[in-house]
Amino acid sequence: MRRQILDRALRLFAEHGFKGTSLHDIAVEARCSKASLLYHFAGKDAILAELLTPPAESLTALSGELAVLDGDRAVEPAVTGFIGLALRFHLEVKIIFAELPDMLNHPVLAVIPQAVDQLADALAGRSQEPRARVRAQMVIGGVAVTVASDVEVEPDTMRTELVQGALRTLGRPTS
Amino acid sequence: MRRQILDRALRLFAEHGFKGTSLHDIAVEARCSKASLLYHFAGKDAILAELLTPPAESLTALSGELAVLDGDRAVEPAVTGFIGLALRFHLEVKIIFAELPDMLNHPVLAVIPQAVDQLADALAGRSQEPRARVRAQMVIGGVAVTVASDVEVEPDTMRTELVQGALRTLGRPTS
DNA sequence: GTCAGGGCTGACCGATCGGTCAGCTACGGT
DNA sequence: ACCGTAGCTGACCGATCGGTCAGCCCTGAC
Repeated sequence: MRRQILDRALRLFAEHGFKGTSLHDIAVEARCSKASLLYHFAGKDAILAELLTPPAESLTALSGELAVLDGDRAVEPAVTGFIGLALRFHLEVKIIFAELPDMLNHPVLAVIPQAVDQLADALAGRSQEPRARVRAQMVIGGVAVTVASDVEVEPDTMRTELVQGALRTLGRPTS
Repeated sequence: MRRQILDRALRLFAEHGFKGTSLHDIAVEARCSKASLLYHFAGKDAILAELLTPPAESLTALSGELAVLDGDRAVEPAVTGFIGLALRFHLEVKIIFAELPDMLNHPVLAVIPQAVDQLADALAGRSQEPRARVRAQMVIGGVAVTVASDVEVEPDTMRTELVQGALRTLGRPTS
C-alpha cells in the first residue's frame, strides 16, 4: 500500500506539481481513502520528502565523489554521473525543478541546492569565471529539462547524446 | 494600479509559482485589497494570461519568422532570437517552465507549446533525427534554466556565452 | 472463543482558497 | 449644487485544502 501510494504520488506530483496535487487526488489514484494516506505518512510533505530522499542522497553522494577530484579530472565524471542520476530519477527531477524553491524548509530537500552548487562547480572545472559558471548552468538545465520532457528517444541514444551534448556545451569535444 | 498589480504578481509568480501565490499575497504586495484585484482583472487566471501574453506573442512571432527559412539557415536566427526573448522575459520564462502544463486550457497559453515545438524544429535544423531533437531540447532547457536562475553575470557576457554555448551544444562551432 | 492490535475508513474540523456584492469615496461634467 | 461614474473596499460566500479522530474490520496468538 505504501509502495502504491508513493508510486501514484510520484506520477501525480510530476504531472501536476506538488501544490497542484491534493491528498484526495492521490487517494483516488491509489484506490484508498485520504485518511489512509495519513495513516502511512505523517503528512503531504512527508510523502514528498520520502520521494525525493533517494535522488537527494544519490546527488550528495555524487558531489562527495567529485569533491576529491581536482579541476579538469572532475568534469567528465560530473557529466556522466549527473546524467545517470537525471535519467534514473527523471520524474523526481521534474518535481524538483518545478517547485523546489518553496520546499527548502524541509531538511531532506535543503541539501539539494548545495549539492547542485557543488555539481556546477565540478562541471565548471572549479573555475570561478562567469563564462564557466554559465556553461555549467546550461548543462544542468539542458539535461534536466530534456530528461523531464517526453521526447521519444531510445534510452541509450538519449544517454550518449546527452553526454556528448553536455561535453560540447562545456567546450570539451567528445573523446 | 494595474501596472502595480501586474508587476508584483509577476515577481510573486516567478518566486513562488502560480499556485503558490494567492490573491491575498498579491494584494498585500501591491498595497491594495483583494477585491481591488478582481475589479481590475476578471480573475487570477486573467492576471497570469495578461502577464504571459507578451512573451507568448513574441515567441509565435519568432516562430513565424523562422518558418520561412530552410534547414541550415534557420539555426542561428533561432538561437539568437530565442536567447533574446528568454533574456527579455526571464521572469515569465521561470513561470512558464514551472507550471505551464496545467494552464494549457487558456487559449493565450495554449499557443506556447506549439511555438516551442516549432522553435525546437528550427534549432534541430528541420531534422527529424532523434539526436537532433535531443540537442534542440537541451538548448531550450539550458537557456531557459540559466536565464531563470540567478547566476550573477553581466548581461552582455551572459548573452554571448549563451549564444556560443547553444551553438556548441548543437555542434555548430562559433563563426 | 477471545482478545490485541495493525490496517483502514467515514465523518468531521479549522484554515485558506478564489470569487461576489453592496456600498463608500472622490471627482469631473453640467 | 447636483449627479454619474470610476476606483476601491470590507464583509461575506461556497468550495477545497491538509489534517484529526473514534471506531470498524480482519487476522494471528493464546
